[in-house]
Amino acid sequence: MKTARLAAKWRKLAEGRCAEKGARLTPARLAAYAEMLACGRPLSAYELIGLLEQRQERKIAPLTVYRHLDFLMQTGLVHRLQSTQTYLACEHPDHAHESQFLLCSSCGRVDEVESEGVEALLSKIADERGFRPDNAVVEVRGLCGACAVGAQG
Amino acid sequence: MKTARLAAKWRKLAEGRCAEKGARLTPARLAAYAEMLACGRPLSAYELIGLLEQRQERKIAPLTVYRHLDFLMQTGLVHRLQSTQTYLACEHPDHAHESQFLLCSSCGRVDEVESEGVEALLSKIADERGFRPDNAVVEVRGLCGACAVGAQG
DNA sequence: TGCGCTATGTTATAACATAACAATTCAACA
DNA sequence: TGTTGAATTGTTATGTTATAACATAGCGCA
Repeated sequence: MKTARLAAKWRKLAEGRCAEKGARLTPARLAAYAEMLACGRPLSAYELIGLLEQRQERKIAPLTVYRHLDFLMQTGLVHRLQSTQTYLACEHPDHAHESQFLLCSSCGRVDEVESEGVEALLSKIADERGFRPDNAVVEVRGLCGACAVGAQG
Repeated sequence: MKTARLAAKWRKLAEGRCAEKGARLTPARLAAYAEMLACGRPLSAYELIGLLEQRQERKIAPLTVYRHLDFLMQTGLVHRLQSTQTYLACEHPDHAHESQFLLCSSCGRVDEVESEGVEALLSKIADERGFRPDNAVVEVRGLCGACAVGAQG
């Protein structure tokens, strides 16, 4: 199977994460992950299908890719952005974590942040209301540095 | 047009919000809003269609309801929950605001929170990265107080 | 009245996601 | 090495969420 070029470093990290969980990083899964990393920005599931079909020169069913995405999310290699219904290769696959995201409305790029402060604050707020938090979606939309400059501001 | 019963207080607030913007709170828009308020929990667009069709005893096209939802979101009367693709009547329609949400995975109920702390912290984090925030999605999933007790915990 | 704007109706389709079941792969182990 | 059993993948169909394109209707106002 043809896959996007994937630096050894990332491959190692991905294999490590899967090994931890006794999960199998099959060629098809690796191909999906490599494609997302190579892209460097969030992709919709169907965009990913398109890229993989081009790369592999064959049809791929949506369900196939959704299964790969589910797997990659469970192993922590990929995040789903809820506000845009897109998927993004994780920038810190070396450890489990919750992230917050800064999404640029102009160039589409996303910055992944790990802030313990945010997690702590949300926990505190939940706690005050008797709510037991499980996980949090935090997605900030706006303009990244480069685009904000372009928009003179 | 038949609409869900809507306390005068809420109607006043809704009319106020619309007047501020020179927006017209038509019967159809009001009906959608009243239905959502009456329901008291988040609804998918298609659930809302179903409820309105039952109430009004006629077919309603998806686009119609999506337009009403867009209007109600623009006027701040309704929020969209990104992580569940559902819509929720705002609990504080008396003023413009950003909210955070606590979503119970068990009973489906949602608590709407306005925390300046969260907004400030997210602003700070964005600022440190040269990012200019526009708005933020903050949705915490977990168990509400009642359900957490049921789950003995 | 006639004009322009906003809102609504109608039909079709695009985009996102999952169900049900068959076929294949592959590690584990006798 | 061959069998077995579980995980993975393929295939077809369908469900769910959201928008496009264009026609019609109501409303304020010169």
